[in-house]
Amino acid sequence: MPITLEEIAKLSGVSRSTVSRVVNGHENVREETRKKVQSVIDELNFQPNIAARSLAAGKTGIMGLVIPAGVSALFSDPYFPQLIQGISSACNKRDYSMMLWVDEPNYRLRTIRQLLYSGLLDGVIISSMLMEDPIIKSLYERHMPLVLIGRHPELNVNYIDVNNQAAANKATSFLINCGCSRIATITGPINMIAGYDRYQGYCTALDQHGFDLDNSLVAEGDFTEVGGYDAMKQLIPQKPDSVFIANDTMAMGALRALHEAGIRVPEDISIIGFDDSPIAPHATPPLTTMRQSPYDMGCEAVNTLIEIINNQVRPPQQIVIESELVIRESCLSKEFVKEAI
Amino acid sequence: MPITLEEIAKLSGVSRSTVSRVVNGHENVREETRKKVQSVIDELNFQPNIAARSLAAGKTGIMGLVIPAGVSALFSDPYFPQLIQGISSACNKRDYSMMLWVDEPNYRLRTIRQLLYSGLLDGVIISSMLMEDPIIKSLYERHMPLVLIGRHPELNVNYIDVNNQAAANKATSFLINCGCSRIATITGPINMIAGYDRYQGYCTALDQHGFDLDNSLVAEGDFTEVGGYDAMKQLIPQKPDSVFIANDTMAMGALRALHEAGIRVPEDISIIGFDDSPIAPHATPPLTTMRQSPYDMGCEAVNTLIEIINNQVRPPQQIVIESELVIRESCLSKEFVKEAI
DNA sequence: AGAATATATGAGAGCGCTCCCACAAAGAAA
DNA sequence: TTTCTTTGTGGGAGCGCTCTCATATATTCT
Repeated sequence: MPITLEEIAKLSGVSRSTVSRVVNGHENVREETRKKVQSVIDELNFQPNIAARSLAAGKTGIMGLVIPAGVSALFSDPYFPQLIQGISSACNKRDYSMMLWVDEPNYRLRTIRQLLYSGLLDGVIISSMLMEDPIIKSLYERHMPLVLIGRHPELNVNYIDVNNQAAANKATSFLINCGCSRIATITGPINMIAGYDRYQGYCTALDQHGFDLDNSLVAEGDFTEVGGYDAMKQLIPQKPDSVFIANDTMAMGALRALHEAGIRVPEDISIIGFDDSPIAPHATPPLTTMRQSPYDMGCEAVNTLIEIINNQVRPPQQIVIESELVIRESCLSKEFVKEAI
Repeated sequence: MPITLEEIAKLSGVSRSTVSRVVNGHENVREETRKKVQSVIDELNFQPNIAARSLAAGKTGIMGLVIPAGVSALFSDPYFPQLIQGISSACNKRDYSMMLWVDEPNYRLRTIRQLLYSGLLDGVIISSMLMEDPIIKSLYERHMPLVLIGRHPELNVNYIDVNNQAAANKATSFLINCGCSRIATITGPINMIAGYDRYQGYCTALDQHGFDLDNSLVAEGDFTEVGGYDAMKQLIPQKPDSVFIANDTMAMGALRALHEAGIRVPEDISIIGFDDSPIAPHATPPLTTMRQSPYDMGCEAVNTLIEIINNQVRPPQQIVIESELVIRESCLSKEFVKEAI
């Protein structure tokens, strides 16, 4: 039996309205009154009923987070956990709460309906990865306050993203500058925007440096360790001298395949990953990689969403975070070796 | 501007009450009326306002899920992602939604308050791992419908758990039966219940087979890959002939340390893990391990919680799932080798 | 047939809150 | 002083729903 505003009012000898003002930090309450009411609130551990507040004010302080199913595969990658943690942490700071929706295709209609029409959510963060996503489209069309993690290929919508193309380009260029010439890549799924963008960055880097794209040096992975392992096995017969791998988790798998095959890293082959995930510095050898911080992206997304919720209509915010090259020991500069000899 | 019951009522020429009955599947509505109303509902994509429903009925169809912070460490393990997916999937099936609370110590008071007093949650699932958890205690004392993932050391509360002790015992006994005699272990954090229980199982197995506990063969890990790697490095000088490792993620790290040290698995040392995580069959060599399914535990937890919510007071449900030994190639039977020679 | 029961629908109250407006008390301007 | 503002507080309406109760219609029993 929870406590109500009315009871607090009775106990502190003021009206319901005044208690409401105290709870919501409105001005025009005498300091003395405020203190008296606050002490009753604290004593009884009063917490306003969110449902009632929502009904009356049209705001809930709750935001939705939609992440794709198939996370059990994707989740072997620490990307989502970090993202969730960032979002959750930022929500706590801003006094918001988070509802999590795992987007299972079978229940997609239910998800969309509840997201949109239940009146429970002030806004939604979507970490979709697919090129086409019906949820995004629905929410966008209905003007639900919305922030994406990762850019959208068509819609002019708010998003936070790393500059995947530029980062992949930088990574590939780094391999080229190390003197590598048979540069392979293990991509993410090409129907995911991040997978697509990183592959594009690889292609443009090759092009800019006068290399031709060799399809036998391209293997599509799925962002999992095992996917990286399999893709690397497929690439080994092509004898690449370096590989740009679209995330660190696949790089770990690739490393495993190379160790098994007796191919040394970086002496025989240079490896560069993507993410700078927690495991990268602990790989054997420590992994050169492109840094991105899903935790920070999550925080940024929350703050952006709250701005949107509060300020109503604004030009879409599209925040692109540059990714930084983290050089460790998995790449060997051929020039450097020549000099050393 | 969402649609309301009243509007549906007007459009279908019945009263608000009748629409409510249709929406909630009550009986005593003429089939003809029901169809008429339903068609209007479908056409307008009507979704009842959860807040209003909650206020009026005292139920929301929302459950809370609390998982510990530090997940970014723990999340490198697929345990939580799978658990979340199981819970989410079961919620979808049962027409519930899930709010996720990452338990950050700094915001614990806020979490508890909102969990308990906001009136938004019909029940809570807690996947705490610590021996002492103030959140559990608060919710328990206030009679919030509650299911734990993992047993509680004191409280007589509903939970779903694997039989960690028995499973660890089985794993250790398996190593003994393979002819191993210097059996090491890499434990989880001992202040986590699962870590503690698995360690206990290891100890009792040793005891039952007449081995003494040798503390130099015990290394405490933290359930992460890197933790497993470090712990294994610490154990190698002790020259164990086998290791029981409290989860597969640490086992992957241990395997890495062993490869680096040139120690062959299983020829030189036998390794057994815990979880049968997705990566286990793909390890080098494929990992013998104890199977548990956090996905299924999540489903079970949801179903149990919904029962509790609906049936009010019941004796605490304590569901213990037996864990199954999955034999792969990371353990070698010494007997078998002798025979082979 | 009339009375008793079963079935279908509507009206009203109220869940706990916010927000608008009314009004009292106090201070500033005339 | 009177008038006009400012500040602090209370009362009422209403958010969209569920639920109980009253009422109207259909079915069964004597």
